[in-house]
Amino acid sequence: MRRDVFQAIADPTRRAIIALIALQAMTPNAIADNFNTTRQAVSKHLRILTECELVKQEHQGREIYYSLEINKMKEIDKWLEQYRKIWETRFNQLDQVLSTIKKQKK
Amino acid sequence: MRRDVFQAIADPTRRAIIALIALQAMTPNAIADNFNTTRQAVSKHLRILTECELVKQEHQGREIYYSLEINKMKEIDKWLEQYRKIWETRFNQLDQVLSTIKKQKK
DNA sequence: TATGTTTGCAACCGATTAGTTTCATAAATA
DNA sequence: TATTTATGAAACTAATCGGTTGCAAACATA
Repeated sequence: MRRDVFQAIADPTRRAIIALIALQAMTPNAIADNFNTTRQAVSKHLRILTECELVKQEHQGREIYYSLEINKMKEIDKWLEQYRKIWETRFNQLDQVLSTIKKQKK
Repeated sequence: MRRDVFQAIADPTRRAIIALIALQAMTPNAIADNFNTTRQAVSKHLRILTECELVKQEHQGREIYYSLEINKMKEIDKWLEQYRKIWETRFNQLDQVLSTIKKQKK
């Protein structure tokens, strides 16, 4: 059972759940109201998100509030970092080309 | 057949392929040498990466060089942007709390 | 205490996935 | 021209995925 952040965000419903609870904690029922699937399907998604620690629970009586573990999102950002360096370098290279053209025009 | 960037990067082998060809274009055979799977399995991954435009081909005789389409990676960065705002805000809030504590100590 | 509500979990199902083996095509080379 | 090399694609398989229905547990309320 592979359970990493990348596998978790691969599913569009899970990305939608993440977007939903990003700003405020929500109960499974409230979350499920936003989708055309059953509550149980959403519950399964929440389990996957919880297992890879993208989401945390907060019990309140019989209700459970789910909220985004924003720090885990940084893991994706960290992975992207190496590629960000590449596209920034390429952009700078393009920048140099452009400024060279400008100089030649002078 | 869902074929988006998020589904593409969900597989660890595909992420490894992306890392491999990020800096220099490579042929399928050269890429496959780095994995314990068959060349055909790698070929399938390359097809998926190509279909979602994360990777581009450059034919050279009978060889095909695959390289990373770095601009497509920005799509992930764009998606992360909304959450980056959140963790930066939370960091600033923490920062305010810390400076408030400092002030109180004075 | 009896009933209703919120939730998670198990069992099942069809579709998809990642891998394999086998084959076809196209280019380089003897 | 015959052979080797580089590659993609098809057919098949076991495992996984996302969904469903049904049930049990825990808490709230009448």
